[in-house]
Amino acid sequence: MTGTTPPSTEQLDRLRAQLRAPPAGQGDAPAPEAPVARVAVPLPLAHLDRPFDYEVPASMHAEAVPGARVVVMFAGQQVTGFVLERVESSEHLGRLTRLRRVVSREPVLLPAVARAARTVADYYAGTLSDVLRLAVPPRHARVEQEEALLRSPPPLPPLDPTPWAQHPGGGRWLHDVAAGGSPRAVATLLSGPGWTTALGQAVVAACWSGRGALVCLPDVRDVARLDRTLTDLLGAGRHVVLTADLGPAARYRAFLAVARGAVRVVVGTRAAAFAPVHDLGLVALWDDGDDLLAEPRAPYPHAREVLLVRAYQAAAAVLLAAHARSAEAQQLVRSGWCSDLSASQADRRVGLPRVDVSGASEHAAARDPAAHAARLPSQALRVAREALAAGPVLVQVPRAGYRLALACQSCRTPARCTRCDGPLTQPRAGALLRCGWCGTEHPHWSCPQCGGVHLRAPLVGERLTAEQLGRTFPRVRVRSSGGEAVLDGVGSEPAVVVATPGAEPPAEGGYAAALLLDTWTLLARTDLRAAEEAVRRWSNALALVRPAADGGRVVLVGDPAAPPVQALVRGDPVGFAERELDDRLAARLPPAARLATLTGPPEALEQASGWAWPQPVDLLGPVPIEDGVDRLVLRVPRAQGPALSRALVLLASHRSARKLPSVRVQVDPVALG
DNA sequence: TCAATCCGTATC
DNA sequence: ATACGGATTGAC
Repeated sequence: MTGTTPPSTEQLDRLRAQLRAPPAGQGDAPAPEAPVARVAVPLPLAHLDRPFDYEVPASMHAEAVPGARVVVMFAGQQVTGFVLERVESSEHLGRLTRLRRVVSREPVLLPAVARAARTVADYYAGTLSDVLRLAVPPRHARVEQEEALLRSPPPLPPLDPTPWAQHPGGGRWLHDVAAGGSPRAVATLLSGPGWTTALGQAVVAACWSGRGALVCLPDVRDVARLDRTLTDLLGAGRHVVLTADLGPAARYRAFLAVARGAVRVVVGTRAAAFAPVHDLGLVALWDDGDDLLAEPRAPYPHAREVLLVRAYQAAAAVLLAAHARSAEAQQLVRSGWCSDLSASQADRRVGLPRVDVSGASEHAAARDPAAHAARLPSQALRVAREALAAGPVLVQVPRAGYRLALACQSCRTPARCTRCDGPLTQPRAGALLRCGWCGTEHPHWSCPQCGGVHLRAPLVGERLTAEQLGRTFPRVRVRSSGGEAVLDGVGSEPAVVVATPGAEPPAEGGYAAALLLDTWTLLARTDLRAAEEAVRRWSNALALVRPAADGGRVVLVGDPAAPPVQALVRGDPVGFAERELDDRLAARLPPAARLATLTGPPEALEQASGWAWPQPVDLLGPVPIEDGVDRLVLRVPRAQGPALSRALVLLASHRSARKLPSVRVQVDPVALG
């Protein structure tokens, strides 16, 4: 094509036709069987969230299996999608385009996972392709070529119901699962470090039934703990760990082992909730109240909902286990969908540590709530001192860091960043002040109101607390765990361990005592889950302390009249969840009602306000949240949840089809803040 | 009369 | 999002 004459229109038309046509060849007749592939095409447009049909050329017949990744042309673009199914004919009236290429014949999207993803997308008013991005990890070609390492695991251990002994119904639930049944249960566990063996036995039961199991846990440390327990119970080769932090290669290797059916037990974080476990017999979730189980990417699914969908569709057994109980879990018990596996009150009294409440010294607290004396009343210090003779003491502090929420000593004006208006903190002893939002350092601060140069810290983090306790107990080793530096575990020797919630390292033989400090910060939050969250965090700390029978003690520094505090003293997280659910019912809050938030430009929310929502509906807002962005909260009765989701999809489709700016939709938002 | 441009609709 | 088609506008 070196001619200098410009090509004629006819020549150009021929060229275009050649470019549009699939590569010519004899193998390009349609596939002999099921020549139509229904393909999930990843598109950002809500109104195009449905499968599209493509012709399968004979040359790709064997490769374009359901679940395979394929490259197709869509609206002039090359995109990689998934074959959902192969069918004989298409409903589509026009001519079908051919598949461009099969990326590999590896069926990475199991039909059961595609189906669950569709249901989850519908529930959260999102698109299938958004959910599939969460469900199928990015391909790693080299890993796919690897020779699969086939290990035959050792024989299954006998089922041991001992970890469930103190939970009436637990043994029966376990045997039911092992026999191939699919009982569903919510369990509030007594045992401290024994929770991993309780979950481990549930997995053993699923294995005995010849089925697969999927367990999700909030963070990677929990996953590592259960992984160790399962390796002890099942040996190597019967289970895999599946978390996003494995890195692309290891993650895809583990994923493929599961997708190929070589391994049928998966332990992971929320990223594993869509794991393609073959013949799923059990889904289990640890500590479902933890915010980490809520996916931060659209459509923001919660691992609990994903796992419940999968269990429902696969007719699998369910276990939601925790040391406390979420309102959602209690709802499942109340509706009868799950049975309740909890220890009796008598067993709880013996199996849990004794809990005392120490009101912070009113006088001292009023003067300065961060002052050492106000945070640590003498009763708490006495219990800690006595306990240190018998072993380690855990001190739970709500916030990581050193000095937080700094304010002017004289006029109490909060210290703010001059660049972004964020709150100033001091990250560690002797360090410069730093903005908590943008990280800018502020070596020379003076109060913009009164010119003062001295600061007070109404909120103290785990590091300064550790420093202060080091002075109080000069002969004892004081360690801290929180933020970036989290301890994995501590020994049985006397030590003070200061930790933030979720970062408490288990102690060998259990802690002799625990102090729960600054409880007011948890309860002062306006979040609708603040009370439930407080009980959850304290219950998890309690589980690390020796039972009352062995002298284990806990001192909570806070308001003895606060209902969450009373729930802890009585050792009754189930009763607390019951009342919490009643309160939510009365206040028409989730899970008694279904909430959704819409975030976007004001004109979009104006349209949303007049949308055809299911009735009855409450529209709260819209309220401006930042420049040019408003938020509208929708509330409908629980039974109208599916109708609300459908209406949200219609709104999003309507807007995307008209090229209007999109609105962010969040069903069941974790927080309304 | 023809072409450049706009708008609406389909995208397999 | 692109891509295409039909309607509309505008210049010869």
